[in-house]
Amino acid sequence: MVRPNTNLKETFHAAGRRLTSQRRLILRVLEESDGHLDVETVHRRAKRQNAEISLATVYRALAVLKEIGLVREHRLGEEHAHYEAANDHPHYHFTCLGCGQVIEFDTPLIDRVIQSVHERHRAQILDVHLHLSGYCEQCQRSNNGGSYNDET
Amino acid sequence: MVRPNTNLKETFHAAGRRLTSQRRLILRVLEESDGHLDVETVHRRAKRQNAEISLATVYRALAVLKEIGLVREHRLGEEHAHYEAANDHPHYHFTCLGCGQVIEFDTPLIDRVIQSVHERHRAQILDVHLHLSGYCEQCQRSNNGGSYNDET
DNA sequence: GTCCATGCAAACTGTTTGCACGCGC
DNA sequence: GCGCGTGCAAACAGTTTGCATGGAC
Repeated sequence: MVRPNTNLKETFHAAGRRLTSQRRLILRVLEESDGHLDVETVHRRAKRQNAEISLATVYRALAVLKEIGLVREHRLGEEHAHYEAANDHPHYHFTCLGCGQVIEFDTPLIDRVIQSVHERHRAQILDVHLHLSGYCEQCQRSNNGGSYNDET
Repeated sequence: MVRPNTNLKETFHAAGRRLTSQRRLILRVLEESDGHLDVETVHRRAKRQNAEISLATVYRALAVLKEIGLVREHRLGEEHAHYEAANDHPHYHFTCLGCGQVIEFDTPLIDRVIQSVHERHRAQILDVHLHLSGYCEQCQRSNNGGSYNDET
């Protein structure tokens, strides 16, 4: 579901939060990206528009956006957190240990997992994290170390 | 599969590692626990047997044990890493956001997820992390903050 | 005896927080 | 104008590392 900007302010207000330029900027950075940005990258890209924005603000904004439900947090690999805009349907991730690329996928099977855990343990499931890792097609042939490049 | 201690030394040797008292101790701590210990807890329990053992050694030992395949690492919740002995079959986790308890479960559906990702993207899947969170049966009724107690 | 593993403390990284100022509402 | 949000820097927590000593093999 795509959320028209018109409602953004209301979304914040409903959560007792204010819509600031920084928060809007950070959300835009995530929406314009291919997803899975780590905090440092979000900060770097946000500074292109607002050189003054601080890392602490990025952390705080991401926490608020996550709380409101506009942003999702993932722990890919073992490393630090990654974030993406929550515009679209839920999905899961595969990380290539060779080149670092992340492949998104979705599967209806997870709903059945949730259903079965719910039935067996009577637990209420609110969040799901499924993360696969291994080697992508290319890295299987040429088992190079791979490169994880990003702009500066 | 249970691994007889007789082979332990060979397992280490095959990986070019030495079997030290500290590493054996840390492995025993994990095997005797109910699983999902964080590093601090492993250290605390290991010190009961060997008051001298350092936190750095615990970190290094866990890394080696994980590399050798005797121990599995999990990132439950958003927090720090948890470890468990890899004696038994793979399984997955549900964490209650109320009381912090962890429920283990297994499901054949994950194999099908792996299979489907493998077929669709030709990726070689080496590791799977599935983590659910929400509220357990008790915490759904009494939505208390819950308590997360552990020995000292 | 060789060399990896350990203990200690210091360094590092990602994240959080206290405080004074600024801006959304 | 009130009060939350921001920027800055300092504080923190978890984890890693350099170095001299000790123990596995």
